[in-house]
Amino acid sequence: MQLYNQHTINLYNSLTGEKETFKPIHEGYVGMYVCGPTVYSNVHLGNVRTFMSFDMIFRYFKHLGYKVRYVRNITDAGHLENDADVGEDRIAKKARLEEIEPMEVVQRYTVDFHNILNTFNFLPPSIEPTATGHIIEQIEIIKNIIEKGLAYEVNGSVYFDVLKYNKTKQYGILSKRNVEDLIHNTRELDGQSDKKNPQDFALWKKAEPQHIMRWPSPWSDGFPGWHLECTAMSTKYLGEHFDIHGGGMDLKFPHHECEIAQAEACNNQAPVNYWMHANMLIMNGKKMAKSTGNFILPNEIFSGDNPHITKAYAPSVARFFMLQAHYRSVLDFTNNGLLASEKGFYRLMDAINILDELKPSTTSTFDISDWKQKCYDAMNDDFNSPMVIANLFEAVKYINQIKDGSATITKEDLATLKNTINAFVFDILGLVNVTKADTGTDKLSGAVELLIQLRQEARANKDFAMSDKIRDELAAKGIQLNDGKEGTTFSTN
RNA sequence: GGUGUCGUGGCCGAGUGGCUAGGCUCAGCUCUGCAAAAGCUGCUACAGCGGUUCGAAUCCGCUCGACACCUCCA
Repeated sequence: MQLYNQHTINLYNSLTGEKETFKPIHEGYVGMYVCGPTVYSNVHLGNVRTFMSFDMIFRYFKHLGYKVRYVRNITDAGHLENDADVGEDRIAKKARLEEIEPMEVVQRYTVDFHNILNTFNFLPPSIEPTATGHIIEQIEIIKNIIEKGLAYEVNGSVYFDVLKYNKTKQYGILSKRNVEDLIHNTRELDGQSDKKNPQDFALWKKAEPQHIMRWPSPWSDGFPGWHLECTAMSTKYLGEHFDIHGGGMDLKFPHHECEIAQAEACNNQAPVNYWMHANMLIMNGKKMAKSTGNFILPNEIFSGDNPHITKAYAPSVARFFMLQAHYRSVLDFTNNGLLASEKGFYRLMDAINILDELKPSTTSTFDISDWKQKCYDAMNDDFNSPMVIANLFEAVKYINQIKDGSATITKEDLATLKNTINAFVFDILGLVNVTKADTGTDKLSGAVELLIQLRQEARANKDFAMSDKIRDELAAKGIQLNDGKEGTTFSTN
């Protein structure tokens, strides 16, 4: 029997604004689509957080035994600088500025994106399709929508007719906006003269003569509108109606709203059962923005080379930090927050690393099955990773107590504890067991072991001046000695 | 201005109509030659103002504030 039969997931559906019981369309299978990055620059740390949330969700579904098809696209064309369908293609602009081919831009930042995600120990999605690889599919969708009378062509560009769509369907169903408000609140922008109404959005844009990224179509040589690619790719790989669509909160409007409209227009049914939105990452209480300098690149976390942080942090520390907040909460990225998480993270790892040393007893002083259930309950409640972590620290305390001899555990419970903690920490949260001593090579640890031995001899001889000198000099070099009942270990920081 | 997400203790961050989140910090104790580590104990909270209720930080209304989208930087 699969675990998913024992665990009911309640997840927050942005479409209804409520937590709902997750029921897959096909039992045992989950189809999940997440809007991926536009690869025109280094991946934004906020984007990383969003993808990390869905990585954790992907991992949990897999853990429960679901067969998951997780599709996360790469936007390598069609995303204009301005979401109102004016301005330059972001990738084309970058290519022009750097005097390289647009596909070189795409390649460079796709590689960067994958490197960063690998460093953070992400699982690769099941399919990672690109917008430029699905131009034909996008053109077919446009044809379909034109046939339905919900799109119109002007000067080689094709626009979705929002007002007409709204007569029979509900544009704004996701973002809880009504079209009347949109009409009143839309600013007049230059370059929108082709549209019947400012609310309309582009399905196809005719390329200007100097525009390099262009494909032939029935309407013009041009490129697809930004929103269309996700409809094309999600439909192709997950069907006209699938389980979960995710993305950052910033994509809710207009991007996801437009996706719903396009898909409904095309297939006469709502495309998605559950919409999930990850909240924003801010830094030091403010929006992250390159222009104000309130900004950090993922790589700079690992190197420490950024004025907003005081030291380098291991990727798992940053991952742990982010997972200590719920995915639907705004998270404030601060150096102090990272420092606190780092301490907690290593405490968790230290406890896991002594699991194999624990001696079983005939009784347990801790209810392991209850604890295990609490871990699952936390994940089942809208993927509450902070609650999972709180439960993990309950186990940390217990493990340390067993080691100290103030608590006991049976052989069976110890096995359950190990299995459960490994499942949650490594499989589901996706953390990597990096101990503070991991940076040490065999040569280093051999040398330190020797010093530990010399210190023990000095202590035995009551030569505390020497023993303290060894301890303090090592500490000054970043090597900390930890005296325990069964000898001394060391860790580096 | 509209829409959405929020507003919790020294800091970060969960959660619930009446009962311990957790992490970090801090204080005391145990252990230690002294420390560190670990363990134990302690500390303090629910933006403000109304309302519903036997009881609200948890529900409702208003106010103030934050963040995001609607307007380039995810």
